[in-house]
Amino acid sequence: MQPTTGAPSPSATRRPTVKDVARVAGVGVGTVSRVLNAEGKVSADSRSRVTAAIDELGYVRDTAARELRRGASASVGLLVEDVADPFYSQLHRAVESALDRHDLTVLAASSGGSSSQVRRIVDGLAARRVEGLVVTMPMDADESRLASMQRDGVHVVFVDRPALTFEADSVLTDSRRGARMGIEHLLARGHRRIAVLLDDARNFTSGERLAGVLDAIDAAGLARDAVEVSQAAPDVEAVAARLASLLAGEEPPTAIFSGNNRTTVATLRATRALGVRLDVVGFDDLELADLLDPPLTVVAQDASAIGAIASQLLVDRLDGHDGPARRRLVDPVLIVRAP
Amino acid sequence: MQPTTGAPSPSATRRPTVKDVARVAGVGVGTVSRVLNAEGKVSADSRSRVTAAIDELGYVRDTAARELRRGASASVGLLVEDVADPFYSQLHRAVESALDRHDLTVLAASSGGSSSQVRRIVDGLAARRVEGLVVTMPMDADESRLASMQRDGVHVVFVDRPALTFEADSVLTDSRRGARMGIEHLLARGHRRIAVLLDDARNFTSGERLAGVLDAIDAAGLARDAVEVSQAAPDVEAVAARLASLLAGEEPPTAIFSGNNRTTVATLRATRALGVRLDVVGFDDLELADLLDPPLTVVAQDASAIGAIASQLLVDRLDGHDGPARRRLVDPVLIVRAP
DNA sequence: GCGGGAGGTGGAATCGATTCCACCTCGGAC
DNA sequence: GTCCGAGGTGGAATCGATTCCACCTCCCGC
Repeated sequence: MQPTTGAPSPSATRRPTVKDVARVAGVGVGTVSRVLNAEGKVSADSRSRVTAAIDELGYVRDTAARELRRGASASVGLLVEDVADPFYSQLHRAVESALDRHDLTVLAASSGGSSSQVRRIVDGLAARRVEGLVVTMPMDADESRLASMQRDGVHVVFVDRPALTFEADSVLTDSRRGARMGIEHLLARGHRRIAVLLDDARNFTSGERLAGVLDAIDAAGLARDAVEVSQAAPDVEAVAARLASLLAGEEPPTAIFSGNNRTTVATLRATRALGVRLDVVGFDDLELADLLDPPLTVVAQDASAIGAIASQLLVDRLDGHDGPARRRLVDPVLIVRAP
Repeated sequence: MQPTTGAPSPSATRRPTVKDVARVAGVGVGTVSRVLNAEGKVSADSRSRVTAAIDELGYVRDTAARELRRGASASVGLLVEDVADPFYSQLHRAVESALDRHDLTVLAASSGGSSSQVRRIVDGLAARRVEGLVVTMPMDADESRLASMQRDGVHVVFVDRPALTFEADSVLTDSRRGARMGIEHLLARGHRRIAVLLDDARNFTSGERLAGVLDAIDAAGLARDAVEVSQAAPDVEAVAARLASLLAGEEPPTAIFSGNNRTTVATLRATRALGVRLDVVGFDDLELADLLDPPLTVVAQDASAIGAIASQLLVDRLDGHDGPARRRLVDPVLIVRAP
């Protein structure tokens, strides 16, 4: 009954396309496209009529159609373990603001450390034809998909750990150096029995940090048993148990070097619960660390710098840079908060 | 010279399309599509040949083409002030994991509180044809674009503050109640001179929290001058100056209620610097609050719950729910950490 | 006067997945 | 034997922006 030409309800109006814009502006679609993309020659007259038509119709160009035709998407994927983790969320922000300047959209996703999630996310990003990828991967995740995307022209930058099975740019905190700085600080304060609590040994950074700890000990000409190293997942109860047993030992440590954020927090809670006051140096800064009693000295990583540098490497590649894989080390900073 | 039929280099091989899959599987493209989308009738035989062909070719379906044809994108936008802010990053994570279960991709972006960025981001999300939007906006940002997207069938959920100029679902912490709880806690501890440091008065939550503060005072039958309220941007120096002047006054406050995260941190630093010990209650929890001296009592917001509920409201709408705008209040929790 | 380059322009073909319609083949009901 | 519906299937048309080619008009140089 309702004739198809009847006045459509406002919400039913099809959204305008380039064709509509062309019609209203009295030009061809080619000209509209040239205006939209600010390329090719367009007379000032045509240009102004097109922009007027765009405003009049409230035209927004459809990203899907553009991407389909272009075969690429003006976006880059950011794969992290958890977007809510302060380290990664700062990284995210830095990447976002660096790439925003190049009109690239960031598609961020959390893997939760699960390899199957990693696969799903990477496939999804490939399906979206991202132009680049900034990734942190669990150690056991399969990198082959990333390698094949790289061969297909997608620029890949690893952060927090390097690629293991193929050549790719990477940006890492110099963990080894940071750990060394932390231990040297404790040694300088006179400690000779230091408990070192590191992350799971399968973790790349954990190995680096262990090496840095040993560097410090060796450089000081001390015996390796000046440090008591544990490598385990940063679990609150496990850390507490470990600390309790260390402190109950014959030669209890007088200081603790904690290899990551969560272990540091667990350590602080545990020492508080045990009623002991020990010098603690943690890897990764914590908000309020300066207000603790005793204040917490840390080796701080600069997540924003890592994100900015990773973005820069990516943008270089997108701009045509075609050298071998680069590795950038970002210096950690020792923030001494002595009591 | 090089014949066009010559063996292409591996990286030059065009990526396979449904057509290729169809050819290899010996079926039509319609059948391939039916398999990919698990809809319509397909014989077991065809199905297995299609999946085999997909594996063999390493086919991944192109999202842009799919979205173009479908006219929608199986994704929702998340617009926050800053993805690196702990509150928003937790919200982000919660939204991400809730929507992941419905095969929706989250496109997150930070506005940095700038209205022009808000406009850019919203336009970008509209161009991507998101099916829904979870947004926090600066108070002065223009909502009309969101309203028109809503008319076009995009489901919009506000978080942290309600929509002001149109009807939309929203999920908010019950700030008023939270502030009241915080003040009542301080009153119960005997305080009768409380400094209240709130965010900028233009901020929606700031007004709510002020109301909650007054609720508590009124309910206790006290005179309003039991509280000394300031509303200002959470700037470290400003807070320090304000506190110094309050403490130098005739009847200095014996406790402080701080209306947000950053003000709380500024307050703690300032009291530490001034060498005074005051009871402090803060709105928003902080990671190490329990390890401070004195420990910090807080009114905690549940960012994850807010994200989960917002996602739920969105999913309902996507599933066809079509009622009036809903407002969900999430209860804050008073976490008492008495010395 | 003519050739040719620069400045502009229109529009058909294209990207790849989905959708819809036409159509095929059985098997069973009558 | 015929009809019908259910189970399946192929493939052309479609979504909307970009791209490329053909073509048009000046204007300059010789």
